[in-house]
Amino acid sequence: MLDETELAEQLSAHSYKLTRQRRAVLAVVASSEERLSPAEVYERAKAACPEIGLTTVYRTLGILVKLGAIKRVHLDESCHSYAPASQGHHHYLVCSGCGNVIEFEGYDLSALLDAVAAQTGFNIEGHWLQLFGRCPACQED
Amino acid sequence: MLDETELAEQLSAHSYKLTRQRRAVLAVVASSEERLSPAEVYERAKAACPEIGLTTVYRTLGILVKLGAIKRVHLDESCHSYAPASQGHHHYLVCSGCGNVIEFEGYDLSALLDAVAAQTGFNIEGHWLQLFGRCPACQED
DNA sequence: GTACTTGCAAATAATTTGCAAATAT
DNA sequence: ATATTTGCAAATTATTTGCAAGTAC
Repeated sequence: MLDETELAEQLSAHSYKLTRQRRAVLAVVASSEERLSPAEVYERAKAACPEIGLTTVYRTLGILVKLGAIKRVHLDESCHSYAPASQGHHHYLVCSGCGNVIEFEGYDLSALLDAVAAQTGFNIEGHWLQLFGRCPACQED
Repeated sequence: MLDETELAEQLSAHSYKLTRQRRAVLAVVASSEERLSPAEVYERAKAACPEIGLTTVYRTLGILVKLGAIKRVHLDESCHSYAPASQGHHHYLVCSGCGNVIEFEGYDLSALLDAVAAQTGFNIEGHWLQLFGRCPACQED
């Protein structure tokens, strides 16, 4: 997770400026357990920055994704949900009960990727792996 | 791939009717190598069924997904793309050059799923695995 | 001071809904 | 015969853009 100092560096390296709005958007996404839509980010960001506009939220989410500070998560219903990005490559596990997103890592898919590359002739550039299930708290229904 | 007889059975089992429009939409998606957006399906379906409306395409795509005749594919840009569904569970490999979608199967993720379940306490219900890369024809750029 | 950013309002794009006419069974 | 389906136009929702005023550096 990017902290504020790192954010400032990242931003200035791309000649972006550190504004109250950008800080607020990052803080909201970075501190949330759930995946958030742009509208939800907007609502929550208003607490720290009441004058922020929805347009700015859209623009900022795009920048933060480009910088790798946050990640876009595709869910069945909403395809524009954002979650904090940790260092390195992670996969997501989404709870179908409460919607919380958990990251997991450490599983090596390279054998699979190599096999598919050999079988299809594709040059594999990336992958998405996303799991769905019920978190412990939501299994009691 | 669902053929027309199977489609008719599936439809009537859910008390849907077999119309020219539904046949056209299925034929378009089922016969396409690429993933198609609703608008693209609409354009192509007009060849077989000139009077079809975009609204009907949307409604029909939803029904066909529910019946399992086609599948929705999430791509970075468009989250409402449709591809033919084969029997069983498949994964997708999408070419970042030409957009073609290839299905692959036969890779066993159960070890990974079990490990994640043990580690997180989640009850895993499903997964998406989607790969991106360049197909042989698109590697020459 | 200057270039980047912002919020707003308006523009655009994507999807859904209501409804009377048409159609499959 | 009748319940489902259709196409259209209108409504809704999501996202983007233009621009003058504001702000970080």
